[in-house]
Amino acid sequence: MCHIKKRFGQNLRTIRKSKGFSQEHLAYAAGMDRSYVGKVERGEVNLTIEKLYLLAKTIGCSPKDLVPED
Amino acid sequence: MCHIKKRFGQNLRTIRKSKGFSQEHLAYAAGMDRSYVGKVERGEVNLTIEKLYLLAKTIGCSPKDLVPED
DNA sequence: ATAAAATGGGTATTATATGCCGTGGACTGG
DNA sequence: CCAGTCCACGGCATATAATACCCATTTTAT
Repeated sequence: MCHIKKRFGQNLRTIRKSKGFSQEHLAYAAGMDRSYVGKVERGEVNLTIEKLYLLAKTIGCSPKDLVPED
Repeated sequence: MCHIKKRFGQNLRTIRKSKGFSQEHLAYAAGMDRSYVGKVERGEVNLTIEKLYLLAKTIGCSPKDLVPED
């Protein structure tokens, strides 16, 4: 329930760093707020699937890569 | 952008039917409203990842199975 | 043909996702 | 020491997701 957001955020952070993005660069490229990306990575927000897709597309990975199993 | 919700809904509907659930059964088992499940399947709502997980768990599939590629 | 089940689709209210502003801390290079 | 980058974190306003009703239509089964 709660760990879902956390694990999603961990996935995002790992992939974002592996692609050489800063939070702010990613946020800017995705047209979203820098503080919001931080909250997503910290697992503080329950984001919508459209944001999920936007982040995946911007970061250059599959949406499935961000979604934890189980 | 927009087709994302539609394709998600199509995936949900396909898997739900393959598992022998009606919208109403699924909604009841997941503790949500029947009409909401219908709207999700028709791609009318931009659901959050917690709803995504709840639906996947209830229907007995992986969250990744509901999320379209690309 | 008729009843029952399943779904579509509307509307109104409440909860919350998201954007926008700021502050401060850790770290780096000049 | 100072300027710049990156990030954690918080408050607040607003757009929108979540929820709970309702009724009409289609589909299925008898």
